[in-house]
This record gives sequence, structure tokens and C-alpha cells, in this order.
Amino acid sequence: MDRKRLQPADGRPTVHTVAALAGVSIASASRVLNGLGASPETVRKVRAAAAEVGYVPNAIARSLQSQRTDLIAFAVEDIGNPVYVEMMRAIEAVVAESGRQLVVHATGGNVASETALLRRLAHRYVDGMIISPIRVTDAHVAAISDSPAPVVVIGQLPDAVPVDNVRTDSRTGVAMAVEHLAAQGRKRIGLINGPLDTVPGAARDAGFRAALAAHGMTIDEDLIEIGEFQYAAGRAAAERMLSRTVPDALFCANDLIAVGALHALLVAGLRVPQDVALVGMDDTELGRMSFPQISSVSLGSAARGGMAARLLLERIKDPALPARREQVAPHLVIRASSEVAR
Amino acid sequence: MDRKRLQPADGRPTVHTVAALAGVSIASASRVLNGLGASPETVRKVRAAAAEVGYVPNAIARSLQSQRTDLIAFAVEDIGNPVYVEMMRAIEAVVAESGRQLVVHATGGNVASETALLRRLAHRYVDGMIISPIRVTDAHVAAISDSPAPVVVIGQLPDAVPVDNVRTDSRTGVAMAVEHLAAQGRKRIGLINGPLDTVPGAARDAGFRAALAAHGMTIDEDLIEIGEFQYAAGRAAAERMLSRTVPDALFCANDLIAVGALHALLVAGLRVPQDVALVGMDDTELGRMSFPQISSVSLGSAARGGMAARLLLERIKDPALPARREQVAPHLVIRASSEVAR
DNA sequence: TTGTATGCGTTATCAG
DNA sequence: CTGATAACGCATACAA
Repeated sequence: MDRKRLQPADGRPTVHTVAALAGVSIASASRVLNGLGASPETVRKVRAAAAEVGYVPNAIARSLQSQRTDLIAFAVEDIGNPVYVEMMRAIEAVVAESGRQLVVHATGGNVASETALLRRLAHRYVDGMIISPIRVTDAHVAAISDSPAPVVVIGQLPDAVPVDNVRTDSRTGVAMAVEHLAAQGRKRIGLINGPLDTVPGAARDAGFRAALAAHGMTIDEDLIEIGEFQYAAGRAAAERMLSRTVPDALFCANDLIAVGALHALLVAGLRVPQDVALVGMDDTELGRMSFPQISSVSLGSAARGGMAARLLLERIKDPALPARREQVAPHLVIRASSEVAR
Repeated sequence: MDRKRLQPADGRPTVHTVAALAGVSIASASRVLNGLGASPETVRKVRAAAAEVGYVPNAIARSLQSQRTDLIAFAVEDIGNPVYVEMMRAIEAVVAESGRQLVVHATGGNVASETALLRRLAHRYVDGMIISPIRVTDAHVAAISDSPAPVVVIGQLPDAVPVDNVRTDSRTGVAMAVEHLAAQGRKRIGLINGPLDTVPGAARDAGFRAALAAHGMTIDEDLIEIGEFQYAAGRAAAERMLSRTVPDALFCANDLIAVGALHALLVAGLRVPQDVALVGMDDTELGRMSFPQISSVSLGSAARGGMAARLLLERIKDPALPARREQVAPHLVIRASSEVAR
């Protein structure tokens, strides 16, 4: 009569094992194990039995029953970009506080991988997901909208998409950088950007041109370079620009690019900031680890991460909530790379 | 008589929904959905029904049945350390190749968090875990040994512990760095290390002292500093050393420390490598992003990560395998920070 | 080929 | 307070 086997195939104890050993029903065993009411004697017996066999609850089975996993996912394309590390830390803090665990998925930035992840999300493996896509394709929007589990997007999203969303205003951020450089008397301000078909790339390009115009400067296409949002690409882009012309200031679309550009400038024998002032974006630890330390426009990555996590937890608690749209204001952090000491 | 409800509480379709709509049994539906044999007509009907209701299998339920999740975990203390990023990329490649997914857990480096994670592992949420603990306490060893799911450790582990393990020989690595610096004619070689109660910290300390002795140099405690394995700590440690004495070469226990030390050296007006040659450890992209680029002892992080992932997959396939112990040899990568151009 | 019935390990319901 | 039993959603042995 061992319809309920006491020892499963892999030999690990289950509630049945514990209940049998304690001489009670599985219901009683389960109650004790979950800290619900039971007579002192029952509690004692079950506790002892559980300890004896080293019982550990099976989270899969529990999840099947409770319809939740207490797992939150953060999907990020490039785990090597320190800006995501900062977001992750902020998210982790909020998630851990709620008694859940954070799992990080590296997508490598390709759309297929990201949509596969969203599908996985549909499989109910996590209770919700925070995603910060660099490109937003129709496939993304469709996958996110259709997702049966809550998704919060960090970054720009078409207004019509009814999804919780935390954004910043990078155009204003770019304007701050240009304003600062112009105030330092810089006249020939260059831009090293990421791909224009990405959301941040497009925003920075537009912001840069608008900011220059606002200061009565004309756009010199020789002072604009485009590459990837990476160190090596930033360095190569700066080298290309320097082979044509030398700016007196450089705004880079993120800190990785800025560090690459710094390298190119120093190799070229230029002094930073005396010859060329440099400003990056994202205000990551990478910029603080450079020499000279790099001025950078903070887009509040930690704040956005924490906010996204809170939005997600709220939505998990109440799925009926209307889609919310939060905004984090940028601010400029001035360091040695853009300000000549007097 | 809807004992098997066609529409679960949350409205998402299940096999029952699909089967009912297709007019077949749930067994047939399940078979078609899993690509097993069925008559063309059945296949057609089930496929159509599944598409119509947008059926997505519930991975939790599937896992409860199959006793596996196809998830692999990588536990790491400091996601901000680029050496772990490199490991992660290598692990991810192998894991994805096997059709599984990688999840990353940030432990913050504290023992409680790591053992909690191992407990979670016991809960069967992932099929296996790769962990690279910086400190190895008895609690770790116990938790790892007791783990019912496969664990592979990247890093040193007591020989007696029967756990798959990928290690490197950092003592030899340190010796390579010292050898290189000595060959450059450096006489006063300093060490900036991490905590001595960590596995890597202890190994580097021992290796450094042995290497110096091997070159007939005496140990000058003024030339040894200890901090955390972090940028800020490395910078502070270097400043402390410089306030006492100036070495003509500096070996740093990892690249984060090395970059911090570089900062301190440059601020002090010292030239690298002319005045002070600098060598780091781990050979991360951080060292390549510095100016000058930092020479570094590679401990084969990518190789170790990939190897660990393969070991884990093999063990999942065959749990009866004896514990294996793989070794990756270190090698020195010389860059501008330690070699004066002629 | 197809359907019925059972189990995966847990929690929850509902009598007793 | 306790125990039998039904879900949770899926896969599969076995019978038809």
C-alpha cells in the first residue's frame, strides 16, 4: 500500500516521508512545516522527523500550487556595461527586501534572444520581469504587450503601449553636457554616438543637434561619429574623427565610449581637459575609475532600477493597476575631464 | 461536470483548454504538443486549437513532472568585477548550447547569502550551480557537499571535498609577474593584495613572498599593502604605500586594484611604466581600457568558466561520475604598464 | 492511434 | 486539531 511512495526515485524526502516517520497525515506535516496551527506534540514529532531526514520543500511543487515562484527576472543585453550593474544592484535591493530573488538573464542584445526570454516568461518561470531593451522592435512591443506575466520596461517605449515604464530624459541630459562645455568656452564640440537605430542613439543624436542649435553653434558633421556603445568602438570612432579634425570638446553617448575616446585622445598626445574636454553619459563607476576621471551625465540608473522594481512588485500585487509611466531627471556630474583646474 | 476546468482562474489556457477545443483527450493534445505520434487529423485539430487560444505550456508543471528545470545558476559575489563577466559569458555560451538557460545570482559576497542560495538550490529550482566563492568556510563546504543538486566550484577547494572543481595556479601566476618585473630590472617590487582570509588573497601573498625569495630579494613589509579586491581600496592602499615609500614596480592582486593603484600613481605624478611598472591579475577588459593599458596575469577566466559549465552538464547527465579536478594554467599578458618602450 | 487514469510534491478545503 | 482528498498543469504507462 505504498501508493504514496515514502522515498521518491532520487531518494529525497518529501512531506510523505516526514509524515510517515512522524506518524501523522501529510496535511498535518504540511501545516507544521508552514508554521500553521498544530498541537505541541504534533509539532514536535513533525519537526523531529523533518530534521532527521533532512527535509527540504520542493519549490517547483510549491509553485505549481501557489501559482508563483517568487523569482524576478532582469533581462539585460550586455552584462559588461557598468550601467546595468548599477541598475541591477538597485533592483536587487528592492527585490530582496520583498523576500524574492533576482535572476539575471544575459540576452546578448539580439532580438531573438530577448523575445525567447519573454516567451520563457510566459512559461511562468518568474513572477515578473524588468527589461531594458536597447532597440524596440515591433516584435518586442508585441511580446511585451502579450506577456501574461508583468513586465516593466526601463527605457523609452511608444506612448500607446500600455506597459509600466521608467524612463529618463536623455535629450535634456545631452543639453546639460553641451551647456556645460559651452560655458567652458568650448567652440568645437564633437559627438561620439551609438547606432542611430537604437532608442538611446536616436535620442542623443537629436538632443545633441538641438542643444548645439540652442547655443547658436552650427552642426559640423566632421565632428560626429557613430559606432557601437562599446569601449573599442568608441576608441575607433575617436581615432577616425581625430584623423580628420580635432575638436576642443567631446560628448560621448555613454561612459564606455567615453573611456575609449579618452584612450584615443591620450594616444594622440592630446591633453584632457586642456586640449579636449570630455563628457560621457550614464555616470558609471567606469568613468570614476579613469584617469582623469570623466565627467558624465547621470541618467539615474540606480534610481530607475529601484523604481522599476517597485513598479513591478506593485503590479504583481495588483495586476489591475493602470500602466504607469515614471520619469527620472538627469543631472550632470562634473569631474576632471571637462574642467580645467585654475 | 467541469472537474477539469477549461479556463483556469487566471484565464490562461492549459492542455485541457486545447484538448476540449480540439475535441480530443488531454493525452492526445499533450502528445501533439510534444511532437509525438498522432494521426494527421488529430495533429491538425490540436495545433489549430493551441494557436487559437494562444497556448503556452506551463514550465512549472512540466518541471514537476520531468524533475528538471533546464536552468543553470551561476552564483557570484560581485557582478561589478569584470572577471566574473568574462566567466559568465563563457558559461552562458556552453549552457545555451545545451538548450538550457543561465541565471545569475548576485550574492554580495556574504556567506549567509551564499549558503541561502545553496539551500535554494536544494529546493530544486535549478538543475545545477556554478559557484565561485571568494572565501571558503566550513559552512560553504558543508552546504556544497550536502547539496542534492550538482555544484561545480570555480576556485580552490580543500582536496578532501569530493566536488567538481576548476582551479588555476595563481601562485605560479604571481611568479610570472615577479619574474617579468625582475627581468625589467625592477628591484623594489610592491604588492597590493586583497584580504588574507580569502582564498585568492592568501595564495597571492604566499606566491609573492616565494617569488621574491626565488629572485634573491628580501621582503620589505613597507612594500606590501592589503585592502579589498576593489578599485577604491586599491587606490587607497597605493596611496598609503606611496606616503611611506615609492616602489619601482607594483604587482596588484587583481585588475580592479591595479586600476586603483594606477590612479594613485598618476595623481602622485609618477610615470607608468617609467617610474613604476604595474602588473595586475585576471586580465580583464578593465585593464585593456586603462591608459596606459595594464599588463596582467591571465588566470584563464573564460577557460575556467567554460570548463566549469561542461563539467556541470556532464554531471547532470551522469550523477555517478567521480569528482573531477581540472586545472587551467596562468599566463602573463604584457602591455604598456610594465614595459618601457625603447 | 486514442483515451483513461495516475503521479510529480505541495497546499488548501472540508469533514470529522 | 486532525486526516482524507482534491486540485495545480503536465506527461505517460497502460488499456482499449
